[in-house]
Amino acid sequence: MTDTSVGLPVHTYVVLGMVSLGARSGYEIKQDVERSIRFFWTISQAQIYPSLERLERDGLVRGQERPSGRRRRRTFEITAAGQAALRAWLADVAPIPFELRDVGLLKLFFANATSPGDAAELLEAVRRRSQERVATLAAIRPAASELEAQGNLYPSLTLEMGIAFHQAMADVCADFAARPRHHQR
Amino acid sequence: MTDTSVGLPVHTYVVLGMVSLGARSGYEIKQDVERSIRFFWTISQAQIYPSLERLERDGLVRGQERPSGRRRRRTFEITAAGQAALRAWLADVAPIPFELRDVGLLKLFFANATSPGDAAELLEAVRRRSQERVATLAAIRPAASELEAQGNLYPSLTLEMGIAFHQAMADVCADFAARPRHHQR
DNA sequence: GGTAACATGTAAGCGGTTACATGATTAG
DNA sequence: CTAATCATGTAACCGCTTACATGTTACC
Repeated sequence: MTDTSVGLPVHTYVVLGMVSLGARSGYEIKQDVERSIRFFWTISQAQIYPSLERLERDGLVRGQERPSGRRRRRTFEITAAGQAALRAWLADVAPIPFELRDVGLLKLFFANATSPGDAAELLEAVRRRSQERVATLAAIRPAASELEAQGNLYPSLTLEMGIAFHQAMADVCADFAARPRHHQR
Repeated sequence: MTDTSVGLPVHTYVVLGMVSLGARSGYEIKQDVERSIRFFWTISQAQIYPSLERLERDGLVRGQERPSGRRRRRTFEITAAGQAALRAWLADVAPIPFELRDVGLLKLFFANATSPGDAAELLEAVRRRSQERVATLAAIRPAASELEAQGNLYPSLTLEMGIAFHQAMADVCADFAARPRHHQR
């Protein structure tokens, strides 16, 4: 129970997961994160290299030195123990932290303190932001479909989730804006 | 341009906003935050009291000592300058940071690494979590309606946004789970 | 008389980011 | 030759949370 599999910080599993999906270098991991999970998780480059070292020490990934010139370079593969640790983490369903920090909704919540004009502008800005997010995410669909064709449906699922909730937010904004004289008592 | 109105950290505006909506003590501010904006913003008690002092120093709120016994106690009101600062912050629509950190979506993204059974369980856990959130938020509707009756429609708006958001996520989960043999190639 | 709710405050620590520093390789 | 991209690493800092500390008031 007190084994390593459930005790690591989340970003470590992100790194492990990306290696399991084929990312080899720290650099590739960072890129894959930006391409695939950025809208619900971020990780900074400064976290990745220490994570990889930690994973290597624990035997969850295997590193290989591939220096070029005087420059250090390493590639990584997941080990059997790593696969097991990842599965154990995925199986641990208990507490699923969800954290949203949205200055847009925050401002909207307080919008009664400002003029109807500024409030309407704010509402439109929030709507537009979500609508743009929908477009950005929809543009990634081909990449997700490719993975889907290879038998991995989950990246498509999380992508559709992002599209759906941003669309839902945009719709609520539009509905509210369309309400007659919503800015007056 | 370099005035105080746009340069304060976000949590300061949260405190200011809550005071403007009628919260008097630091304690009340914390409670109101938990009741109204918790699903898109959190603030810890330890941030509130320094924020209030800062706001008082800047003349955005006015504090009044109301000690009880040896215990310090203060109540606060927003000043005209505070109203102006809040409006200025609300009017500044430029960059609206939206930050989501969701371990549920993260695990789902990597779910192909585990067994179909565990993946299905995970999906169901994420769906249930959102469905529960919908119920929790829907329970707040009466309180929001009260504010709406007083002419402030925005708390209702952000509440409906949260409900729509989580309902959309739950729906995508349910759709995916209903797809025939989604766990096989 | 005890417990819960009201109420304020501080200190330590952590998780994370930004910025800096370095160097190789490829494309134009 | 130079800019962009590939690639790795460290140090400083900061926002925020947890935990601790303390005392009051109301209710059962």
